[in-house]
Amino acid sequence: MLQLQLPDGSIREVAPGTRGRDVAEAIGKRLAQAAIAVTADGAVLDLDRPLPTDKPTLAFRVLTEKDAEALDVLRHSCAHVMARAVVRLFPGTQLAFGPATATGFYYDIDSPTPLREEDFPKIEAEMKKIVEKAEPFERFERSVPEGRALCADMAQAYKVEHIDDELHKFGGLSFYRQGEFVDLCRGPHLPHAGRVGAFKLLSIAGAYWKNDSSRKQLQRLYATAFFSQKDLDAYLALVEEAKKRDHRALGKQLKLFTISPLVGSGLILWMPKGALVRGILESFIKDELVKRGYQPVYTPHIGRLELYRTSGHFPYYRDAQFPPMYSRPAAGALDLCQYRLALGEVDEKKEQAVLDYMKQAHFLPPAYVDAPTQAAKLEAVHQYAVALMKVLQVDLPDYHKATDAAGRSDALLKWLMDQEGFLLKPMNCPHHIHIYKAEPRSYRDLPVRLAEFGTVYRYEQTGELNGMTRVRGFTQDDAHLFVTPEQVEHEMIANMELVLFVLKSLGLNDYRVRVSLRDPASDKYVGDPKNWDIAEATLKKLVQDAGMNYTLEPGEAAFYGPKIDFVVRDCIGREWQLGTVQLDYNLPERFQLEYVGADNKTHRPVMIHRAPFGSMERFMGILIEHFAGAFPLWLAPEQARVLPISEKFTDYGREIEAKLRSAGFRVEGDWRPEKIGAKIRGAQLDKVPYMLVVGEKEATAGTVAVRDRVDGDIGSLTVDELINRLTQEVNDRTIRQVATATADIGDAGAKFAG
RNA sequence: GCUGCUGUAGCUCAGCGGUAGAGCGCUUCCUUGGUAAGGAAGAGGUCAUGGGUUCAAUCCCCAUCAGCAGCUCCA
Repeated sequence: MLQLQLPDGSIREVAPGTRGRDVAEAIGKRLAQAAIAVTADGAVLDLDRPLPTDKPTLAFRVLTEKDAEALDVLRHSCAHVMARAVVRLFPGTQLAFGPATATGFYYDIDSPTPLREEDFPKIEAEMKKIVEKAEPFERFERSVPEGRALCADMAQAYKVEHIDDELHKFGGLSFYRQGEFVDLCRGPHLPHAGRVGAFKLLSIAGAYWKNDSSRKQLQRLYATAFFSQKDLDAYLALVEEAKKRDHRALGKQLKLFTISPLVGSGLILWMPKGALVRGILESFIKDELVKRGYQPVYTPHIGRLELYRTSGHFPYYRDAQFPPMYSRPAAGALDLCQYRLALGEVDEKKEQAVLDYMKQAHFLPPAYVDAPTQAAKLEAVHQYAVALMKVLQVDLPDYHKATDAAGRSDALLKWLMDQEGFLLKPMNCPHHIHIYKAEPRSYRDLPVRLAEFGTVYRYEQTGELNGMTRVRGFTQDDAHLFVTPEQVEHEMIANMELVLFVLKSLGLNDYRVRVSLRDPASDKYVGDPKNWDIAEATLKKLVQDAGMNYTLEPGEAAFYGPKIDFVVRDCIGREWQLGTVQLDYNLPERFQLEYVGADNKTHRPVMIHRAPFGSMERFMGILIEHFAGAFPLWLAPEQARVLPISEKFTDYGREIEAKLRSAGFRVEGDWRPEKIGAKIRGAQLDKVPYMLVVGEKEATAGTVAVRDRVDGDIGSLTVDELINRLTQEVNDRTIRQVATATADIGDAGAKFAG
C-alpha cells in the first residue's frame, strides 16, 4: 500500500496504481471536478497518471485553479493547443520547445511560411475550436528508439535532434496526444483542453534553436492564458499600467533625458531636469564616499591603446568597442589585419564576429568573403596587408620573414605598438591603476581608494540598446581599491554595505544578489586558476556570512575576476545589473602593481572594482520606473509649484517663490491665465511633490494653501512652517510613494519544456 | 548582430496612389476663478533619409538611419 499525506496532515492509504483523479474523487466529488492536476512530493502529475510507488509515503495535494502550479499546467497545455492550431493552419510546421513562463507561454516553431501578426486572429479562432471540443490530453510512453521513430514519422526534425542530443540519456520518452496532435512532451497537462479559460497571442519574435546564436533562428510565438477571461483582462490591464511607467516614456514626458540620432544611438542627453536628479544622486554618493575614506580623482575619456592591450580590454572586447583612433591611417588598416591574423584558426561564431567587425569598419579585403577555407581567408588578409604596406610605405622586414599567421600577427603588433593610437576608454580601471602607480606605495598607505564618476564608451550591439538601461556611453560611479590580501575581506564587506545603503536609501528593496563565478568549461578568463579559486571562495563566504539571499551563477564573472552583482527588475520584468563589487587578482599582475610590506619587501596588492549605482544612466532609468517619475522630495527636479488662484495674486506668488528659492528649494510658478483646477492638474501630471495655492485668503494671512501630490489639500501653512516641513522631508530623504506593481512580462524561466 | 514590426505637427496617434488630419501642448485674445481640463482665434509638417516604379508617391518596391518586441551579447 501507498501512504498519502494530505495537506491537512491526514494520511490516506491507496493501492499501487492509483491515479490522482481516484484520490480526488475519494475525497470529494466537487474536488474531483475542480481538480487540474496533483502534486506528489512536490512534483506535478497529470490526474490520470498512476502515483509513483518508489517511496512508501508521499506528500499529496490536489491542484485546483487557485494553485499557482495549476496555472503553469494550464499554460503549458495551451501551448500545445496553440501548436496544434498552427500545425493545422500551416502544414509542414516543425515544432521545437513550448514551455510555460512566469506570465504565459511560448512555442518555438519553424514554419515553411513564416507566421505574421496578422495571422493571430486566425490562429486564435482555431485554438478556440480546439478548446471548445475539450478533447483530453492523453499521455503515452515509448522507448527511445520507438519515440525517435515516431518523431521522425511526424517529420519533427527538432524533436528528433533533441532526442539525439539530450533525451536519449533517459530510459524512455513520453508523448501527449490530443486528437490528431501528438507532441513529445514531459507534461504534465490539463485533463482536457476545455479547462483553458482564456488565452491571447501576444507577439512573435526570433529565437535561436537551443538559444545558440550559431544555430538556426526559429519563430517564437508568445502568448498567455488564464483560467478566466477576468484574470486575462486583469493581467493585460496590469501590463498596460506598467508600460506607462516605462522610463523611456516618462523620461520624454517629464523632460528628463533625450536621445538624438544625430548625436548617436545609445548616447544619453541629460536634459536639465534629469541632470538635476543625477547631480543630487552624485553628491549623495560622493558625501558617503568621503566619509568612507575614498579619494576622488579625475581622468580623461581616452587612453593609449597600449594601456588597454596591457589590461586586456582592447583585444578581449575588440568588437564591442568603438574603433581605435590611430594618427596614421595606415595603422588603422593594418590593425584590422593584425586582429584577423592574430585570431588564426577560429570557430564559426568568432569567424562571423570578425566578418561583422570588418564590415562595420568598412574593411573587407578583396577575396576575403568568398574565401572557402580559414587558410584562404588568412591568405587574403595577408595579401591585403602586403599591398597596404607597399602603398603606405611601411617597411616591416619581420613581417616578410614570417611564414605563418601568428608570426605575421606578431610582426604587425610590434609595429602597431609603436604607433600612436587611442581608445575611448571602455573601463576606468587602467587610468586609476596609473594613479596608483604614480607614487611608491607602502603597506601603511593601503587601502588606497580612488573614486571617480568615470564615463566609459562601449559599442553595444544595435539590438541591445534600450533607453537609459543599455547605452553606448555611460558614467560609472566607479572606484578602485588597492588593498593587501589581508584587507580584502574587510573592504569587500564595506563595499557590499555601501551598495545596500544606496539601495535602501532609495527604497529599492526588490533586488536579488548574484554571485558571478567563472564558467569552468570556458577559456575566456585570464589569470592563475589558484587566484580565481581564492577570489570565488572569498565571495561565497562573504554573502553567506552576510546572510544574503543569493544565487551562484557560473559563467557570469568578468574575464578578470568574479563579482557580486545586485540585480533589479524594470517595470516590464526585465532584469538589470545595478550595483557590483568585483574582486580582481589579475590586473595587479598585468600592470605589475606593488607596495612595500612591513618586511621591506615588495608585494602585489589586490584590486576591488565597485560601483554601487552601476551606471548613472541605468540607475536613473530604473529609478524613474521605481518612482513612476514621482521622485521623493529630495530628488524631485521641481519640488514645489506656486499656483495663484488668479493673476491678481501673481505678485504674492512671486514673493513665495523667491522666499523658498532663497531657502534652497527648487520652485517654479504657474503664471498662466488658467483656472486653479487646470493648474493643479498640470502640476499633478508633472509629478510635482507640493503645490502651493495662493489667493485672497493666503495673501491676506501671509500663508500658502499646501496641496500634497499624494494626500491632496493639507491646509494652510506659513512660509516658515512650510520651509521647516520641506527641510525635514529633504533631510530625512523620505520616500512616500513607490510604484509597486511590476508586470512580470519577463521570462523568469521555462516551467515545463517540450 | 539576427528575426519581425514601426517611423505622419513639440507629444499621442488617425489617414490615403491625385501634394495632409484630430486631441493635447504652444502663441494671442476674452475670462480672474479656491484644489485634476473655462472659451475663442492662430502658428506649426520636404509625411525619417536616399534611390526606384508610376502621368502622379506620404502611401507601392529597394537601401540606409532610427525606434519597438524577442533572441544572442554585456568589462
